[in-house]
Amino acid sequence: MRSRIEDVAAVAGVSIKTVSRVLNHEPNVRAETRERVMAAVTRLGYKPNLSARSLAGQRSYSLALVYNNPSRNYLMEIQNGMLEACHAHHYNLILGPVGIGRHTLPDLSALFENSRPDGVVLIPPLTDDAVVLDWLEEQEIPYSSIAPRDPDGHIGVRMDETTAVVELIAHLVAQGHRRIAHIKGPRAHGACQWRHAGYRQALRAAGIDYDPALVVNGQFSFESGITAANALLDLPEPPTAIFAANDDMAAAVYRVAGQRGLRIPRDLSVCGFDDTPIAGHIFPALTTVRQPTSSMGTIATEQLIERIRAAKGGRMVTVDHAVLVRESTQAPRRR
Amino acid sequence: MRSRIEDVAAVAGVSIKTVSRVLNHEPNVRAETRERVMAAVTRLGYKPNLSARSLAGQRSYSLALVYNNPSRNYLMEIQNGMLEACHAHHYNLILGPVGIGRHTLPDLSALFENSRPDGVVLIPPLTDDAVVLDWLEEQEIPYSSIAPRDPDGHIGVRMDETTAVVELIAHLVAQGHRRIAHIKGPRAHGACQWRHAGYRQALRAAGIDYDPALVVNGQFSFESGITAANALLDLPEPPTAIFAANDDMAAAVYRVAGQRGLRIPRDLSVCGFDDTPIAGHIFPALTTVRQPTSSMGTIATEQLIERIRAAKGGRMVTVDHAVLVRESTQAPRRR
DNA sequence: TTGTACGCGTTATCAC
DNA sequence: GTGATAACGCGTACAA
Repeated sequence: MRSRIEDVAAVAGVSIKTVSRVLNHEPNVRAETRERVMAAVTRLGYKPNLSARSLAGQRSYSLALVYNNPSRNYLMEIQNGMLEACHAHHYNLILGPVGIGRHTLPDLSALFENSRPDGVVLIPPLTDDAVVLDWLEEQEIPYSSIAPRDPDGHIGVRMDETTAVVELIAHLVAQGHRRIAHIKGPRAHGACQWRHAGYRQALRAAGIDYDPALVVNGQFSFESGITAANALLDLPEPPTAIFAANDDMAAAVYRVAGQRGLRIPRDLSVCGFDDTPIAGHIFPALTTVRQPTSSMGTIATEQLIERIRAAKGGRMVTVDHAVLVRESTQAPRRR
Repeated sequence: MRSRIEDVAAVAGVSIKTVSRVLNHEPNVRAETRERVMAAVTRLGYKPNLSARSLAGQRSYSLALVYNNPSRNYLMEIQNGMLEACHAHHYNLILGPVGIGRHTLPDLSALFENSRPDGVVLIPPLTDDAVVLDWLEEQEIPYSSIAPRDPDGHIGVRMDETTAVVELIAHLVAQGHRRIAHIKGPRAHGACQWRHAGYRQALRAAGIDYDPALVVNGQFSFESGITAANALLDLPEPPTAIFAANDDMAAAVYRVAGQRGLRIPRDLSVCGFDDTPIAGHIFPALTTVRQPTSSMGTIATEQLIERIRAAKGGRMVTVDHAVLVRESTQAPRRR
């Protein structure tokens, strides 16, 4: 049978409460006592029982990743990042897939009734779901937001997506493009407005008029990208470059271009956002914005843990972006 | 404060043991009593406390997905499938990423010392890791295998990959291909040998001699596919069709073909295996074998749960495959 | 068929 | 700075 706290106490010659103190880094323990306890812990290979801890301590030592409908790649990256932080801080990771619309809240509360995580990490579009946020506040559940539309008053992690896009579009402009189209993301994501804002801002800076016909809606999905790309390329005067709000939609542009016999980048320049694996795998390799998604998962988790430790702990961290110029963009052909 | 089992007992006018019986579907409870208890449960919105349950019952009501280095898409699908089954059977899902080689066992045992899952689902190449299997047997931990090299004596889920590949290659042969190359998977995977076996078997059936020069090694990664594709296309007499052992490597073939100015399928037919999202997203859409990965995760989990319930429960389930003929394969050009 | 009493391995309250 | 002892909420021999 595995050793219990009581065994450790016996070996160390102290009471179980003292062992508990040492294990939980509580004050009021003599250094010498602490060492004796730690020695006993090591000698017995003692591991605290999580269930007992949770039961007595009113917390589960687990964090939930709550999501409803993100892209698989994005989710996987965030998850890996969280896993790393959870591992480092001895937390468990709980997956919290929730339904959309009116299913969100019931699913979320069911998650809490069962697993009782000590806090949650929110990813878009849930990050900005007022219903969810209100519920969490009301229940006084600590949460950390990834890419929230409004960073003020929240902890978590974000990136300056607008600036990133400004740089990306500036690259296209520098190559000589002037008819640059944009496939937007879904309205519910802050990413949608930031990336669109960056697009407009860059055009303005370049002295290019904003043409609403060159901006179409997408849903971040490959399929929505197909529709959007077709709409753009059916234009009387089609764009020479297309900036898709994420890589999946950019991949869809590749497909539509291929079907129409257009060569990228010779006949059409394409760029995306996120730098998911597909960006480097499709041919020609996609020019895009690198987002350190995995790190963002790690950071969001660390901030959450600090918030759990202290009511005012944690902050909103801004991570760096990078424009990755690859093979899918070049100067437009002369007419 | 949330209701406890004692509150339910009070409302139903029975003892807590009876409530426990009802909740755990134990026998020896009158139907009428059972109903009274259930009514009380519903009325109070009672949810058992998982920690207390685990502590008293010596089990965690959680299952672990153990993996070391699978493709992201594959992992995500399996995970989603498991999540579904876990949800349905009120289990929690624990992620168990473990290191490779000598790190595997320590990581695995650490997972158990912390989270104590009631069972684990293994995916390749861990499914066939003798060290892992021995350890699990020794610890008497129930496990379920996905695509094990040797299905006998194990429970879990598999697919007849050899037959699937035979059908896939037969399709190429029917189109007139005779120089068909194969990029193999990593040796540690059963998938590597099954797919290779199907390849050879189909050639034999078609009366085509096996040419070792047309078979190169890959690692299932995109990068390894690049190397392999280059080797194949550098051949004095290059193949007219390439069967990559998975979709990621097939995507790499697309990239290399693109770089060399070869058009798919006009100049080269390509097919893969798995039907990951990328298969439908790249241009032209990839001919591949559909594997119901998510369902396989669900099935493996269900079998595991049966094994947990009964020492001899669960079995090895074989799921159906399907060859998806899309745009990447056509008759080879005449010389 | 139903109920009592104890144990699971921690944390936390208080006294010392 | 340290230690008895009572929770924490549920499962389960054992008794009835």
